[in-house]
Amino acid sequence: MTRAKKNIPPGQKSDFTGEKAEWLDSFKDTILGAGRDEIRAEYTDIANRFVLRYGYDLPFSDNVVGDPTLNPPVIPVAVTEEEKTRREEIRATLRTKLSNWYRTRYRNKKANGAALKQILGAMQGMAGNAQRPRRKAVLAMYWKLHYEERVKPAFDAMWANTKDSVPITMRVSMMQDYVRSCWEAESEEFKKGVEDQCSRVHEEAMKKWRAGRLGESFTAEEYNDALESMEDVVIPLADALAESVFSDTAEGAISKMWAQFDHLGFTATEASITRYGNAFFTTPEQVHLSRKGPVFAQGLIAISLGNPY
DNA sequence: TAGTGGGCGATTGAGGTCCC
DNA sequence: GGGACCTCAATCGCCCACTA
Repeated sequence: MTRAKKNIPPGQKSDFTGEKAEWLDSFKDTILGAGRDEIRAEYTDIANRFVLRYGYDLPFSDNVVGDPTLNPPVIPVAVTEEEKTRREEIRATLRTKLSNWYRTRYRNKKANGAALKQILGAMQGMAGNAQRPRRKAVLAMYWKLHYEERVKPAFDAMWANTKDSVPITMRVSMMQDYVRSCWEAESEEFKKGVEDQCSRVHEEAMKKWRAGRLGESFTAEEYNDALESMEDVVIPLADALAESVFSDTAEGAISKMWAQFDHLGFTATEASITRYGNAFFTTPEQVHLSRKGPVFAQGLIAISLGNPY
């Protein structure tokens, strides 16, 4: 039984929808055009404008009725320290929300670029320039290792009693608070064990990362594994390159076959890449690869394996 | 050179929708 | 029905620019 499509995006709803989302969207060009040095000022500026437009008391997830400029909020001068603190906290939260909102939409890669991410990840891994591994925060390690047994039963019970009285968007922050309180209640010995594990995992990851950067040669097994994973992404990429190249222009998106767009260039490039692939791989490897995809793809795989950048 | 501030990307589990 | 995919908020480590 298939449900009727409602054209509603998956996932939880954003705090900024409707008129607010449209208004924030009007700053798109400003955000996209801002350099690293300017972006922080832009976020702050938009947060300031947001407060002037919607006030401090409108819940983030709510929208005003009608045009907010026709009935602007009345914001009296904050006379008490409490009120000043409250406003500062609202502005800080708002600024974080706004920066996340803009980054997610305009400054980060699109989430649905999973296939591209896989291709780039495989290529990075082969080239030995994968991102430096990050040390997992001790709380994150605790969460990962012990959430199910030490936190979840109690948190689930608490959430069941609370969820009808608070917005769903509170859930994550409540969970984070709860995990933190559980962590703080653990014994010093237990905490040290988790911290040690963080260090061990990070050291191990760093060891592998450094080895890759130093250009240590692959073992036969690692080479073969890498080759297999490259086939999954490079061969479809080779097909895609040969089939269609899309180009965004001011006049709108146009689609052209690369081979049609620049026939001489395409033919010369294809021949060069293919020659390189033939020279790079042994005959048995060529036979193995040719069963899986076009000869052109062998050249692309060879370039990825052969460039030590 | 050391310290600081802040942007960015990764991360977490659950909830919501869509598709098979 | 169940898995895939995407979203949410807030935190943290990393990195870089800037300042003293």
